[in-house]
Amino acid sequence: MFSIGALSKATGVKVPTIRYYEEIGLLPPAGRNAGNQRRYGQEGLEALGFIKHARDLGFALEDIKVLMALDGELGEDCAEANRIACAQLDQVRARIARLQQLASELERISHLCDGGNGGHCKVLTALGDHSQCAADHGPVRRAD
Amino acid sequence: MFSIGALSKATGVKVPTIRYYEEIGLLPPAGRNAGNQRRYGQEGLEALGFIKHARDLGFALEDIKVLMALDGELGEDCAEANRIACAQLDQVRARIARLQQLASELERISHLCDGGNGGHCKVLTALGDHSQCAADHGPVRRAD
DNA sequence: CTAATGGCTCTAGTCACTAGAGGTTCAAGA
DNA sequence: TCTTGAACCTCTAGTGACTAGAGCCATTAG
Repeated sequence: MFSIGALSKATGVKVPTIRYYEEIGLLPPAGRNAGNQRRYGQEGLEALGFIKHARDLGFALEDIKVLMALDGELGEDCAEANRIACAQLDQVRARIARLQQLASELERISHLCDGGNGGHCKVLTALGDHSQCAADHGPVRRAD
Repeated sequence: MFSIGALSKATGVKVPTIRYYEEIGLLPPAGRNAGNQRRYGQEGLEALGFIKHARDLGFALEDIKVLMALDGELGEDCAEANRIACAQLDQVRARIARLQQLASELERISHLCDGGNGGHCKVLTALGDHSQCAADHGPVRRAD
């Protein structure tokens, strides 16, 4: 039996995150000991390990919910799981392509700097003027 | 003079987003007409264009605030602007590297599917078991 | 027995928006 | 001039996936 802290250490998922996963129904409610503290067994460890790995691969919690439901089904639906994985792969590839365009645009911009402080900063000008862009990059949002 | 809707069309930034930028102090408060509606001039158009382009390049709003402050300074600090642009470039490159590892891992996983429904789904097994991973990929979060 | 550590719940904050309610103003046509 | 409908206003709440903090209770090592 693990406490929530032990489970956290074993999986690398932070304690508040584990509670959050339970709250949103991604993890089944943990059993409690006499003092109302959560206790986990092997299946809790496996479930959280699955979530952790899938999150590391960039799956959304909603997708993970679907995958976990599949996992419990009789004759697990491999085709559906594979469809989700492929969709994720497509997304990752699209993101890579977009980021590569951005990288080249940023490279171009940062090469404009002549190191000096006189007159107009060309980096700032380039950042303000989309018409100077080589490629037509779309929007990109934060991520790691 | 532009209304907020005209500015939105001219820049491709949605109306509520423009109001949001004003609210958080990224855009200076717009002047108002007799009926309390926002009116923008050329400098409003340019400021929002700068923000839009920088956002498209993946800069955080906080970074954009700093860049815009630099833009207004006497003898714009090109070195600082360049530093921010390079930091952004580094982040983009790191993200690309991470995503490429993920893509190969996802590819490996999705090739495990034999199309059938009998027995255990190997895709689900692979998703649950980090130890099968070729590369040691870190976490990745949502983005476009 | 006591002190430190770890656990509990609840609320609120993050980022960059987006959606909706409910009301006001504008511009164009009759 | 009146009316209609689009565009505008403010305010609140929701998104995803957490993270931080307050204030209290439980467990465990010495």
